[in-house]
Amino acid sequence: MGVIEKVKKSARVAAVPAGALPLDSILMDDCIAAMKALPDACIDAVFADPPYNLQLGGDLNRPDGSHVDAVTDDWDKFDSFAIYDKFTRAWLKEARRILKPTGTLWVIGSYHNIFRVGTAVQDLGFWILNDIVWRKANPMPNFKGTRFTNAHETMIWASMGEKSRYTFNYRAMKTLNDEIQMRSDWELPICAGQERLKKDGHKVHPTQKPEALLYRVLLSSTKPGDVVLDPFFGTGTTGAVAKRLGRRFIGIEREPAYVEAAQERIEAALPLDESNLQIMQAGKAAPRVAFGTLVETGYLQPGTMLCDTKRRWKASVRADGSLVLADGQAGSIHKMGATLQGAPSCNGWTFWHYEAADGLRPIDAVRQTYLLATQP
Amino acid sequence: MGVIEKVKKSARVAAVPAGALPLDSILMDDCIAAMKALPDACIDAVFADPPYNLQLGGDLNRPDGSHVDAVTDDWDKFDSFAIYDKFTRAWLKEARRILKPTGTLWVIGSYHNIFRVGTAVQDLGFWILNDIVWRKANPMPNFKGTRFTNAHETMIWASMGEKSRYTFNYRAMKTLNDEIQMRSDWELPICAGQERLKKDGHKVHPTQKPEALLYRVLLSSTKPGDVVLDPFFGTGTTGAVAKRLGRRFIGIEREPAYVEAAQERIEAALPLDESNLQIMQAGKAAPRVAFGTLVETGYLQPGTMLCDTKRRWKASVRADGSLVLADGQAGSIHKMGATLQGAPSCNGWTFWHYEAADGLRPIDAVRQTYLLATQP
DNA sequence: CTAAGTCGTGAATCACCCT
DNA sequence: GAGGGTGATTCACGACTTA
Repeated sequence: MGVIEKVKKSARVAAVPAGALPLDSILMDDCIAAMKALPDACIDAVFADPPYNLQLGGDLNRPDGSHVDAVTDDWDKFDSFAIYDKFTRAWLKEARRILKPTGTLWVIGSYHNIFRVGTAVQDLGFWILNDIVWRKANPMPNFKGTRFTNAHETMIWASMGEKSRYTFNYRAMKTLNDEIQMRSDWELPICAGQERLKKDGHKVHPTQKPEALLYRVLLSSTKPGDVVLDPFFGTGTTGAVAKRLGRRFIGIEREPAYVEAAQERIEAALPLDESNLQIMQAGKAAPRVAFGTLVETGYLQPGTMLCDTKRRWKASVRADGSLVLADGQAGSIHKMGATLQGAPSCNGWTFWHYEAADGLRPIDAVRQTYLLATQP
Repeated sequence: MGVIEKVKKSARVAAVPAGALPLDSILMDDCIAAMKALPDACIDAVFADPPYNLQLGGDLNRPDGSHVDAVTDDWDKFDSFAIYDKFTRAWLKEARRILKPTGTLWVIGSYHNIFRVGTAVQDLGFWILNDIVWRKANPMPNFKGTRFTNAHETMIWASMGEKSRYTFNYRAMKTLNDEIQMRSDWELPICAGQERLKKDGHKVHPTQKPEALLYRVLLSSTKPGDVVLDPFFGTGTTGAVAKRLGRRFIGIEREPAYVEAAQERIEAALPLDESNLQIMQAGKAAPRVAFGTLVETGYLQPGTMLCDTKRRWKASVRADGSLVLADGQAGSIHKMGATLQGAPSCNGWTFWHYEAADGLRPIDAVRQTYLLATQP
């Protein structure tokens, strides 16, 4: 992985021959210029977290008098909706050109910008597949009591056109969600604690996204080995998660400070089967916990071998929370337990065990640990 | 309550003199034509559930072969985004004209249309206050397993402009939500069961909204007696809830079958009695009490010493209701609290305490005592 | 060492009346 | 209309401190 300092302006179009993409690299350049240097139809997925154009007023203080550290960076300032729209359409157009016909687009935003982005997405011919709501488990309150707590952000997921094929790993999502179809609203905590990149005690990037969000995005709509491009790379959450999930990435970021932080972070990221317990907090635990959540949040690592109490059968945990047997069969913890026993159903939580220091323990114990850690 | 069959086209503008609005009526007409007949700035809130522009390709069947009664009515077909945009801007422009400067706009939609609506709302000068996500507790599953379960709809809430005043019943919303600020995501069941209007076993309207949704909308952003207009009245959920909550309504609906169903339904709806409505206005209802009043009326004696919770700072109450510090500085309870803490502002009512028999008590407690003694 | 308490902070379009 | 004074207002979580 390396940083490509600046793409030559004179050689933008097809500067990079197909098959020789700058994979797993960060291009330090303007996003439109950098995309122009890539060939047509070479990317499987674009994830974009563009400036939101927040249009904030004066300072804001909490009831206790402390000051809110808001997003005041120059990159989020636009003089008018017209200028913002022009910018949006320009980068979307390039994203569309470099996407394969089977590729998909993800864009995240808030009410400040998402309607303008969505309109542009539709006007350019993309076909919206879902709008996904990221429900923040711990949003900042509305301190003055003037509105509803702004507790969510919106993602748009779109294919190249109405008739286009695209990747949707339905089974992976359903398994991750304990055998219930994944819905269009995802509850996840904001990026904080250990995961939040800091330098000299200050956050490196004002709007770093949680890895759990990108985990679900990439797992749902890309295949291993797919190339994911992020034109607003920031501190590289997309890259770190792509690496963990065995996807390739191309990041574009203009700010050297962000590039440096992203570089360091991605180098430290471990592909899934080697990664240690990651502190990737899940949402406020529901009464029900999906097995996939334990994997997503690092309580169980992909690759862990499970077996029944008498060690007659074995299975390996996959990244989406499914199990794979020795013969290649795969499915949920419940389904695989039932299949092996020839039973109509099976409670996977008590059937499957993992090897602990003091012997076999049911995976339900991990669920209990998770609940204890996340319940109030 | 009556149905005004058709507003004369020749007398649209100001046909209804201000003060003589067709309150608690359904106008059976095209929504733009009917709005044109209303005077400027006469409406407190507009709630709109416009056609969604769903472009379903053919019929949709469940895996068992049964038919899904989707939105296939003629009014829901638009040839292109351009036509839809034109229609959207036309009705929004009229809605804006008839809204008071202090009024607010609500629009509900799905990913098919909400981005276009939101862009139009912003372009016309409305100022978005929140986007609200209605999380459906029981959404229809995605039968084909090709996408995420579409489990929510989006509402846009906007004031007339960036600097416009508007109504937000913060206390009512907080009370409704168990004393925690109401968030921008609302979990509510879809409209089904007894509430769902049916005729001959078939639903009367394809997209009837639950009353709980309108209850929250109207309770949060209107006052008793306010006039609410719904340009896409359908089967009249807005009217039924407005009646229950002591608000006035004007509904516009073109389809005679819907008008008839709405008429019947609203006549059967029962208004809440006034005492309930009073309770829901609580908080705002409490009249402001000046600190000086408490001194004036003998609830606090001049010369009383006040301090903060940790007794770090002290001040003495003067006869005019100001505080004086040890160093001679004097001012209001708020200003002195802010000065001492070096904070931009301070709520003196909760900052300052007096010595009671059982320890320190905030001066706000004195205010409560005063209110209880003097309120009817 | 544990438990309880304190403090800091996060994509935020964040007041209103009277003169 | 601008400016100044009054007064209303926060949730969840992680890190750190104190008992």
